[in-house]
Amino acid sequence: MAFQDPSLAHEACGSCPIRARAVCARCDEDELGRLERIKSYRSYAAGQTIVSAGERMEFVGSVVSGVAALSHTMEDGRRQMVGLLLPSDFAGRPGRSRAAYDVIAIADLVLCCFRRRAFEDLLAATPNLARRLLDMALDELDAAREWHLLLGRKTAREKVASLLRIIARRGGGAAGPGRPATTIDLPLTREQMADYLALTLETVSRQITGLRRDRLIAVTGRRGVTVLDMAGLAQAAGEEREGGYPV
Amino acid sequence: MAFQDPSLAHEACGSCPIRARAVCARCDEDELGRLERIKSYRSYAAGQTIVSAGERMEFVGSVVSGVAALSHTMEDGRRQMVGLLLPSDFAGRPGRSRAAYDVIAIADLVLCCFRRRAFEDLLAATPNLARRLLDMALDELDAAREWHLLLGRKTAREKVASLLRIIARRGGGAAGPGRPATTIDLPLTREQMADYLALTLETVSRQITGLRRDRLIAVTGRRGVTVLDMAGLAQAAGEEREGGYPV
DNA sequence: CGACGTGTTGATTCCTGTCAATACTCGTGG
DNA sequence: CCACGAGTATTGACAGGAATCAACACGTCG
Repeated sequence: MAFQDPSLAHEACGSCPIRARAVCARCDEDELGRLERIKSYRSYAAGQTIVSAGERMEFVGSVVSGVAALSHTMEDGRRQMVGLLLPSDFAGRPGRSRAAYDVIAIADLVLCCFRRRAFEDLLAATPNLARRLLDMALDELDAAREWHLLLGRKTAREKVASLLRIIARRGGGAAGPGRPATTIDLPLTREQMADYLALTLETVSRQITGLRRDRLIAVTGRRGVTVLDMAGLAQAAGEEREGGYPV
Repeated sequence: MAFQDPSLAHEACGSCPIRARAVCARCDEDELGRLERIKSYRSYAAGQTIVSAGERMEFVGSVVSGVAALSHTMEDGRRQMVGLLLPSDFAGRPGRSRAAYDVIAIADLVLCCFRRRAFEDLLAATPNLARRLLDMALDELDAAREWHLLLGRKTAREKVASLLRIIARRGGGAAGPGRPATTIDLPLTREQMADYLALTLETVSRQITGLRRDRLIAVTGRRGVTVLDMAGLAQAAGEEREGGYPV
């Protein structure tokens, strides 16, 4: 069960950590006020299910902190994670009242929720909100298509290396061309990595061992990973370009 | 090279076959008029490359007829189709001037193109356009995530059966619960199916043979496929539900 | 210290990819 | 109308990578 977090219940949007990147990023003070009136915070512990596929979901919202996963489960138990929600990412879909996937908190999670119907009304009346949501959806779509290549054509080693690079980039923060070693704190267990990469947890483990043996990474404990050779990891990931295309 | 198709150059939006489902679906007469002023048609022959990844693309647009594919190619030649554009689907991304993927005409194609900058301006000023594009992007995102499950967790047989079902549903048209046999005209070669499903063309061929042997489909010539047993095909596709969740 | 969840490693199997040969389609031209 | 040929599709033999099944180790917490 989700519970209202009293410490966050009246947090002002102005000092919100995800203000600059969330769905509200383009909103002005006035629009923000309207959002504030329909928002509430919900907290979930790691492992909690937020909604299951097919259930009604009467809110949409942004991840303030923590990590959530979207995943599909087939009748026979096969599972595929189809998305990872990090802070500022948006959960739920305007115009649809039932969840298309299971949404699970992977790390302790705080969601900034908006009542769905009220949000939809606001969306129709607020171009800044709609435009931001469009840009976010298009970014997600690009990321999802990028993932197709990984799922369809990359080897197990390339998949694991790719995931480590993605996490290193988004979580590492301080990683730059001048910093050869980046330490990251994996938000995922081996099983969750396997769900995301469409591998088994054994294969993930073997590939991590392989990357460690090749001195591309160092592992400390279950969660700590230090990237020793970012260029080598990029090569192991089968990445063609470092940065993508210029705009 | 694309060429302007004189027969379509002045087609009125009112009688456009994709009027009801394309990005302009929500636009009123006035808005349609503004779109009409910045639009032009382009035709491409099957096999033609519309843009390559990284190239500038000075227009966005809707598929009027035909089929196009979005695909990624890795340096070593591995390829993955990441999207299929059918009539009414939208190509290109507002806010980005370079293509993220190769866009290739798979069947003779007609595009209704809008100059990119002009379209972006119109998008900012036309909530009906923005909202429709948002809905389309969210639909695409759902479809892309559905595809993750297929790419990551389905067997070769399930992949091929899934694709046939998708094409049967979108292309067959007349297929209903009362019609047990549906004939479809595959818009894709075996190789293209393989690119889309992340298989090899040999494996696709073997699976089609297997489905044929099991009397789920019949094959006539290179492109003709008749679905003999839709329920059996659904089962072979590993689909859990027939229709998805209610709204 | 002991136990359970998590992670690692090993042996084996099986699906799909690879390489290779053959058959089929369909358009072209004799 | 049929023969030809290039592209496309099917089929076969074999190899390889990841899944599966099965122990075992680690480490975190009671």
